[in-house]
Amino acid sequence: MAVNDCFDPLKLENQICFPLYVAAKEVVKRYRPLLDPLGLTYTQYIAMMVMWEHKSVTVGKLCELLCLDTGTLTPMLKKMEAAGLVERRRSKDDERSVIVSITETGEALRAKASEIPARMAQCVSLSTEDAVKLLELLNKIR
Amino acid sequence: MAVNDCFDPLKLENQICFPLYVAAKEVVKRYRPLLDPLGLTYTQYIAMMVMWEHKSVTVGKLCELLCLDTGTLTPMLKKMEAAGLVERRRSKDDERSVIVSITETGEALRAKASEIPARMAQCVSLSTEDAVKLLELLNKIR
DNA sequence: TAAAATTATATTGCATACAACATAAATTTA
DNA sequence: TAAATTTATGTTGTATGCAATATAATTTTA
Repeated sequence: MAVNDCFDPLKLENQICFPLYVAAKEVVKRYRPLLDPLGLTYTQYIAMMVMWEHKSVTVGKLCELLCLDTGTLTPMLKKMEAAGLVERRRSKDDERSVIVSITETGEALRAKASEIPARMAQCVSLSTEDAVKLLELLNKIR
Repeated sequence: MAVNDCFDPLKLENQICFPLYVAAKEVVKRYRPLLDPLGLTYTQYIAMMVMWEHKSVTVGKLCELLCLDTGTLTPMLKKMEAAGLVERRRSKDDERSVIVSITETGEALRAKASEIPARMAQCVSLSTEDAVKLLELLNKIR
């Protein structure tokens, strides 16, 4: 190996974060054909997951659970409200809070989404063991 | 465990892609304080890595190496050209191609960036072994 | 309790991201 | 070689994503 070929930490191929960045985008992209028929984007999909589970949450809680900013969520929740999936109203207890609640339409969408996890699992094809290991490593990063 | 608590594939906590999506965003966010002083975003930083290594590449090659679309790269490259980091010119051989070349200013930025990989490594703190395993798993996904 | 600090959302501005489409140049084909 | 196809890049439209800032309501503090 020539001297100049020594490990260069500024080479793209020597990065650890870049493959993570690419893989995340790739996975979101692979959701698209599955989510398009439901009229959902990936971000809206994970928001719906929270709504299906909790039925009703504040914007702040949603931000926390989805690791997203209000600058991202507020406009998106307005779109989802316009689409009839959720409702937004100020809390009576605390007028600062906005409570997001799932609608009948939103609940109904769950049935259509039920196939998605299995189809994605097939698409990503990690063994259970690998998936567990990956989660462990991703947690170490955070 | 109650019957209703059975594994629900539509629960956010049972997702494998969501932690990946969150970790990728988290890592990019952690680059920010290191890249701000250089006037680079993360995406511009990985583009500069390619430029530091190759000096001169077509837009198409850059798209391929960075796994990005022309819709993302073209406007960004224009900004980087405006910042004096690169130059863009049509190829003489093939007028369809645009060649992106690094400038002196772009080369000079490399010195300022040299500390970043080590500082990020400290920030992310994965052992070499874990990093190798993570790369392997991310490659399995793709 | 009135002022200061905190909290919860919303807004603004900037930077991606990518699908879909457009366009010009080069290549292939009939 | 003229037409059809392919290739390389650019443009448009939509959807994030987040920092910084703004605002209104609540809580804390002097």
